[in-house]
Amino acid sequence: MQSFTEENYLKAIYHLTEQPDQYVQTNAIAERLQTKAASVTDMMKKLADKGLIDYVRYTGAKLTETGYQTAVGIVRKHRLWEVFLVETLNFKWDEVHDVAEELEHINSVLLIERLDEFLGFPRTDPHGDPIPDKHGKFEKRSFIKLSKLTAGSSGTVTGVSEHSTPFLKHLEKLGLTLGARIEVSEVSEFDGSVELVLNNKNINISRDVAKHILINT
Amino acid sequence: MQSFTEENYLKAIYHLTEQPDQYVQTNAIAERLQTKAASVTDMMKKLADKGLIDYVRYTGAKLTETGYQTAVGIVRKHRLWEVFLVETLNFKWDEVHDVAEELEHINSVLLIERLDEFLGFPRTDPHGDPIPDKHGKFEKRSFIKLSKLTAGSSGTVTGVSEHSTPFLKHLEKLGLTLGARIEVSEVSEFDGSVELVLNNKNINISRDVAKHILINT
DNA sequence: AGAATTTTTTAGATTTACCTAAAAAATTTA
DNA sequence: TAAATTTTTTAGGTAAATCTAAAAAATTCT
Repeated sequence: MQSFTEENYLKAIYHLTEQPDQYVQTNAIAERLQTKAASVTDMMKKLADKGLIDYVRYTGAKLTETGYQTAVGIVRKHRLWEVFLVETLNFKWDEVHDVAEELEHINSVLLIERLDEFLGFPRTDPHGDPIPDKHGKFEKRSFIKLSKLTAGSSGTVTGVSEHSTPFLKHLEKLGLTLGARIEVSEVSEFDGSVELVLNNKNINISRDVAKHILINT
Repeated sequence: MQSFTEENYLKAIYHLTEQPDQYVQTNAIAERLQTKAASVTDMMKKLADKGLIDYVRYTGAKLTETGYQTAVGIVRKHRLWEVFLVETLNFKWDEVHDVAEELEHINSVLLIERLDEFLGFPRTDPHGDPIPDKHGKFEKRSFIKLSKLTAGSSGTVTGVSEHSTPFLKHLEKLGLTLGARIEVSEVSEFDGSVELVLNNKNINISRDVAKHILINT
């Protein structure tokens, strides 16, 4: 059993891992957790001692199999709670993140299995992220960032890579919610902003917004 | 905003308070929280500084209005979560306590209001305890401990004052669940054990068990 | 390759919530 | 009421998670 803090570090490493054998850097973890590099170093030693990460000085940290399973377990809990909040308690998709950050640390296997069952074993959360099953298994979605699409290409919004309230409220206002069909009409050479067609209307979004919208083509 | 630990101290004082103006003793708090008196003294100073309790050295602690509201808020959350676990996720009444102890510290007004609404504004939890409304108001139930009943008196089981799994499983096995009609046939002069009639059957329970069963006559 | 920069670690403090042991106050007993 | 007992507090210390400042290693630049 780990403390909330340890769990948050494991989750941070999990989310920062982009390649299978990558060592995540101390600074990257520090930035994600809004803490200082020195604090991260301390925790890396602790997690390494517990066998949850491989840690190499001046290189970074990588989850061990145990650490990975722990991290995925937390992600599973987070996403199931998000589904619960939206589906059962009528939260909006921009209201769930902070509460789920707390709920994900509740420790009860029975609770999560029953919740999963109650929700009908959902495969994705309100932001389109896949939910690991009880064995930690789940398929990676295939998607492309909207910012990578070129003029003329089209697709469906299947996810977002930023879960903050302001960002999601912005998308909501534009009508860019999960399942929306879009077609890119133009990408600005100047600032990378994207013009697209949604429900027969033209809308314009900044590159920063486009980067966090995940598209299924 | 308080830490989990501070919240647990406030809740302990709340539960240990039997009379309106009573100062709860340091040792009593220590025993309830499975900690040492010295640790309690430290925390009493801290809570007093925060204006959550009145603390008098060598006398004890009493919740201030703010402290009381905080404590009742936690009790409300605890009991609503217990209802959720039993009603929605099909937990048994002996399985909910520990999980609810964790869930009660989740901080979200919206969450609790929506949960309350989803559950249909329940008035009591699975152990018969009343659930405070969002303003912290609730009626005290009137009940008498089964151990205080005399031979010949009868009533209905309306609550329990002990929430541990072994105790509740024991009651379950005997059929002494909420709503059960009982009649006391004999109280032992020797050890205070109670013989009673439940569903036309005679059962015998120890005084220790009887003390934790709450009866409505 | 050597200098400059960035990243990371170490050293030493701080805060929170604990602890033990001893002292002090309150209560009970004789 | 004085002695014995119980309760509570104080003093001093520990572990977890954090911090700042300075040192060390790695990387980038010229």
